[in-house]
Amino acid sequence: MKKEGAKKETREALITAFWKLYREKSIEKITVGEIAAAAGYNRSTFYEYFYDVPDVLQHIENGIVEDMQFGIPDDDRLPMDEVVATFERNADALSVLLGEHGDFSFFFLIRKRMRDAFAELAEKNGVPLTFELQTEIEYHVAGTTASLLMWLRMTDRPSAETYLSAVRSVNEAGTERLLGRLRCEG
Amino acid sequence: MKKEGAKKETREALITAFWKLYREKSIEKITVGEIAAAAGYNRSTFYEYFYDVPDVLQHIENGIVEDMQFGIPDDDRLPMDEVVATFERNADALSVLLGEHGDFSFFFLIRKRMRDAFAELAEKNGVPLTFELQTEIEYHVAGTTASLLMWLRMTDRPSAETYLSAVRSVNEAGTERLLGRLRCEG
DNA sequence: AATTATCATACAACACCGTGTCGGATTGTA
DNA sequence: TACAATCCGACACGGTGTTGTATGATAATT
Repeated sequence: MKKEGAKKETREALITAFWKLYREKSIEKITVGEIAAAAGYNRSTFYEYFYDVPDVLQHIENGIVEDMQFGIPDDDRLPMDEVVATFERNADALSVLLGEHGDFSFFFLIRKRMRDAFAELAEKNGVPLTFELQTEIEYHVAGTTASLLMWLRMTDRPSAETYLSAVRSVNEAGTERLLGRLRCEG
Repeated sequence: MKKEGAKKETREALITAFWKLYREKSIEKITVGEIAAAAGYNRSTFYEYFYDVPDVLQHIENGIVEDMQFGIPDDDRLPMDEVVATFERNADALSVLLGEHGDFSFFFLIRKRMRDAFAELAEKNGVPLTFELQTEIEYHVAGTTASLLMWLRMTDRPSAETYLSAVRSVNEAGTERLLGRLRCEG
């Protein structure tokens, strides 16, 4: 065979090529030919490794999802440190995947994972998932994801500790006094 | 000419046809031919009215954006009623546009609009936009959008008042005690 | 050690489908 | 009858996904 074990290498090359393109433009505008050319292979070779263009993204996303464990700890504090850590570990990929021309369904998947962790906990403890509780979970998950992403995408982002203390204070105080804070400096 | 004033009618028919398809599948899988056929026209006719498939969506989105005014009132309460009203008015469209195979960039646009309203207020009052404040705004905007959408997409959704009271209590209390609530019923 | 079968890898060629753009056909209005 | 608004058929082009083939590496057989 042609240099056995090249399979992994070629695959990696294609993924890298895809990623380079995906940073710059949305997935619909990326062609199989482009990816193959950028990786230095024939267009047909691409089909030996992937089903189509979105399939490449799928594999990348799976890798990230596997790395993300949204376990909920035993004390009563929200597991922010862990969430922040997994996001930071995949910062580069996530800021593209969850960015302007990212993957909306991946965004939903991530949030669903987080939401489900809370829902499972409620079920385990026999706490009914009322509309009020659902609203609170949804609010928390979305707020966390979005603020986390904002932080990740800052060019000179402050330390993880700074971010953590910022969300913690929001979690503790709520956002009801937000307008007040925007109106006067004190 | 062929029935003068048909232009508007045809346009509407094409939009309706597009929308019917868009409810079911993501935009990349919708072809010009499908839209035209569903509307009862020749494929070429489509190009008399729209540039391409995403262009149809663009026009729909513009209509919604125009309807959305995120003004901030003079008192210190968050302008939730108004936001809820505009979302409810466009419920059908929004639950698709912001759904699983919706438009990620539209999602960003909506949130940017809301965020900017807060940022402008801060600037007007000379309040520096610190990292902490940015985090809080981002958290609030994302939380609001997501919980609102969750509510909109419920098959038997409770009244707007019920939703409003739920978010208000989250805004006031914060989500720090969320885990506690999930662990014991009291 | 030479032979042969087999397989992994890559590629070229092909038929197919959707795109976007012509020029021309149709039909209501004047 | 002439004009113009509206619509359509036909075209060239580019991307897709598949099929068949060439090449070289491995391994079993003699």
